[in-house]
Order: sequence, then C-alpha cells, then structure tokens
Amino acid sequence: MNREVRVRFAPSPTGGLHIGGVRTALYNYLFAKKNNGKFLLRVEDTDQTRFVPGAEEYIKDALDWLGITPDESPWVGGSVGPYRQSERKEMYMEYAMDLVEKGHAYYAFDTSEELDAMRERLTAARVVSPQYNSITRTQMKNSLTLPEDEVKERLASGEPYVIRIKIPRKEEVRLNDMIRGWVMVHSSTLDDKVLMKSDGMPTYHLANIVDDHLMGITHVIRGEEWLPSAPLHVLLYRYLGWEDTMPQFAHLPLLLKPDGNGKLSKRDADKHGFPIFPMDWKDPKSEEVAIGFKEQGYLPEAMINFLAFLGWNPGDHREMFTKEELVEAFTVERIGKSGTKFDINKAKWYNEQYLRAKSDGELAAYLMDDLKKEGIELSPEKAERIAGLMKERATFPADLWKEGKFMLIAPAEFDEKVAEKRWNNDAVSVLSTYKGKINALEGDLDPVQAKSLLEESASENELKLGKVMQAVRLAVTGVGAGPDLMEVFAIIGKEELSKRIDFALDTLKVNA
RNA sequence: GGUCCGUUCGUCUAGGGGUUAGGACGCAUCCCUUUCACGGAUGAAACACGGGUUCGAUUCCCGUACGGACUACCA
Repeated sequence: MNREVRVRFAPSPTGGLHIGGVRTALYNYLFAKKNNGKFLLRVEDTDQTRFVPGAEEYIKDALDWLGITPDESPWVGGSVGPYRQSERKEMYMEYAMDLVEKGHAYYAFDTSEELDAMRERLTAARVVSPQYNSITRTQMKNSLTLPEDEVKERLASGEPYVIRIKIPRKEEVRLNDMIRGWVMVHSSTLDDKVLMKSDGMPTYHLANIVDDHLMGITHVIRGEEWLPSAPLHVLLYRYLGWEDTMPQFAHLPLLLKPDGNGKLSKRDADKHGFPIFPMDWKDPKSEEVAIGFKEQGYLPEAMINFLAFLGWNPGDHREMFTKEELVEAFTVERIGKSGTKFDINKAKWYNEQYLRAKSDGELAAYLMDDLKKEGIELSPEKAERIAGLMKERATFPADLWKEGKFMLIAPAEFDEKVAEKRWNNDAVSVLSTYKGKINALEGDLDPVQAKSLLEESASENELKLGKVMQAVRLAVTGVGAGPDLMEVFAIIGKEELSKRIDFALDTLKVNA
C-alpha cells in the first residue's frame, strides 16, 4: 500500500507565530513537495481560554509572505475538513467513548482542588513524580473506583467530568523516530492524560491523533517538545485500532537562545534586538508590537534559505538555495539531532546575498518607496543608479536610503575625525580649482568628466589626486566612506556639487 | 527530582575506525582600490571527559559531566 504523503502544520492561534514554528512549517512543506504530497494546515484551537483574536489571520499572512502555502487549510478548504479543531468538536467524543468502551479510558470527576491535594500529598510523601497514574487513580474519584450506578448518576446529573486514558501499568512503548531512531519509554512513567476536557473539548493529545488519522496524515514532523508525549500518542493509535496507518514521527531539534542555553524566546529577541516573529505582531491585549522579520527588511527568499539551514544541510558545500532547490535537496535524514542556536548574523548574511542578487530596478522601487515617506521625489533612473551604487553595502533595502542619504541631501556637518586628518590647504586649492571647472562646464556632469576635471585640478596645483581624494569626498558627502565618488558626483549634478564645495570651503577650517 | 533527547572551531555544520578533521557565518591579516564596502587570498579556531572494544578511536559500546525538552482539564 503506497499512501500519498500528507503532512500537516498544526499551530495554535494563541499569538504571533514563533520563528521556530515557521521552520517546522517549512520542513513540512519541503517534505510534502519533495514527495509529491500534500501540505495541510490545521488550526489547533481546542483551548478556548487561550484564543487570541487575529492570531489565525496572522499565521495565514505570515506563511503567505514566505510562500509556505498549505494545499489544504481552513482558508482554502479541502476534502477532509473542517480544518479548525473547534469546528470538529462533535467528532471527538465518539472516539473517546470508543476508548471508554474498550476499557482504555475512563471518566474522572476530580475537581482541580482535589487534584492539587493529590499532588501535594504525593509530594509530601516524597513520591518522585506526582501524577494521575495506575497507582494513584485507585484513590481518586473516577469510573474505576466509583460504583457503576454512582458513575451513571453523576453523568446523568450533568456533573462535570473528564475522560482520561488508562495507561497500562507495565508495558514498553516504542516508537521509531525518523530523526532519532528507536525511542523506548516504560508505561509506568506515563500518566493518565486527560483526553476530553470538562468543557467538552478534546485535549491536544486526543484531537491530534483523531485528526491526523481522519486527515490521512502519513508523517508527523513537529518540534522536539512533543517527543515526551509521543509514546502516549502511539498508545492512542493502538487503542483506537489505527496502528497500521500510524504516521511516522520526526521530532525536530529545538531553536535555542543565541547565548547560553534554552529554548529561543521572545525575551531573547528583545534582548538582542532581532525579530522572532515573521511579521510585526501586535498583541491585541497589551497593544505591544513585536517587530517582524518582514518589517525589519528581511527578504522572504533569504528567510527561507536561512531557516532551512537551521538544523538541516544538503550534505555538500552549497549555501544558496531557492525554495525549489530546497524541495529538490530536502530529506529528513539530513536533519540534525541537536538543538540549534539562533544566529541572526547568518540571517543578515543571507539577506545581503539575496539583496545583491536583485536588479537595480527592483531595488530602486524599494528606495523610491522609502523616499516617498520622506517626501522626496526622485526619478526612477536616478533611483536605479543610487540602488546600483549602494546595494553592495546594504543589508536591508532601507539601508539604500539610510546609507546613501548624502547623494540627495547636502551634508550639514562634516566627520570631524576625517576632517582633522585630511583637510588641508592642498584640498582647499584643488577644490577651488575644481569648482571653477565645474561651473564652466556645459551640459551634464558624467563620471568620466568628473574624474578628468578633478585630475586636472590636482595637477594644476602640482598635486597627486590620491593625496586629496579623501578631503574631496569629505567636502561633498560629509563623511569619509562611500561608493565611487565620481559616480556620486554625477548623481549629485554640477550645480549641487558646486554649492557643496562652497559650503565646505566656508565651513571647514584648516588646522595650523 | 523523574522520564526522554542531545554534545565536532565562538556559531551553523560536513565527516566517519587509520583524514593535514572539510565548508559557511563571524573575527584577523594581506591584495584590489580615491575611502568604505564588495570581491579575492591567507590565517587563528573544534571532535566534553573517563573507561572499554580494537593493531588503531573523534567515529562503535558503557558510564560521567554538561545542556535541553517534558513533567496542566496548554498546545
């Protein structure tokens, strides 16, 4: 039997989508495409208390931005919907009842106070792990300890209850993880997890098994934080009678803090000043906005490439991959086992690579957008020239303007360190001569002319150009670094150039 | 604490019983150059530790240490 590969990304709409979640989605996507399968998205919203408005829409937009588009989802539908667990609510009880009838699950009536008391009691008795399990359930209020008619009575009276799985006392539970190999856990260390909550909603554990089965999921690729509960899931597949079509599991290594250790969190992102969400996320309650990769200037293709390499590699020395190339190269065998520290430097490097690969025209569009916000008009031709000059030194599209401001705005002050070192009488002489030549020029200034006139100005003063070049740059741009000066001159134009030289000559003083 | 997972340069990683342990980011130096950047070249930089197995272990096994995840009527 060769089933169609079907994988799913199952986020919970409780806030902005964490970058680790995005990576999980990407790996699912790549795996599906590589195997000519389907990538589905299912919204896991069984916890009504944690519902956050806008979160689901955010997940959709973020994935769209990156091009990790599900084949089936709440938004486009599909043949095994609905794709929101809250809308599948009615489906779960049937399976929970099936488990109860088979003796693999039971009703429990304990209140949260009683559960707390139980845990306290066990802790006081120095029990290593206080949990609801094969031992302790005999002392709690459930359908295993209560007389049958009392159970019926309680149920009939509408008393709140949960349904718990009945974990066997002694059993070795094994699963073959695609990344980690065989993982074995003894059932005595598992607890009787709640399957159905008292509000009638299933917990993640039941819902994810039922849905994955009903949706024909063949491979579950998810974060490592799920590994400890995977044996429970195996047991559920077995008890539900679905073991022969149980998906294969692949538990991804976690994304770690850049310094020290631990799971990457929003806190780390704030601390180091880099994003952790794909796009800006505004918390509807606190109104706080968390910066996104998109708004920071990261390109989607750079993000994809960067994210893919956080825990995976192609096995050769290639670094640059388009999404299509990733699909081609991707295998779960090449996913690493150990946690990955988040290195924003690498993300920046990828962004620079993709930024430089863009045409001057594309970049000019970014630049003109930024300029519009500043109220500056610029011809597309000029924008393109500036973009071409600046792109080698930009990390983000916004740098085109930030670092290239001087091409459109005359300096109001000059870098003092450079002035101190380079500004001298020679510079004054050359610039004075040069200004005369510029003013006398007919027609537009082009880089070749700009240079030959400058060379003439230097030799007429019996100086070498190199001696004064830095001073010239300082005079015109205000700073000591930047792209080819002659190109800059041409963009600035002769009138403006002449004005700037005047201003510099007036403002800068020669040190005695 | 318990259960599970992990550990190769600062970081991401390749490799795998015998290698000068390879690449990338970052860092340093040099070259290019009107500066900075780009680009090119070079360099510093790693197999956590202890026992086995073996002629030989970074590689296989077992411990130890360290790190992480999980331990809710959250996912």
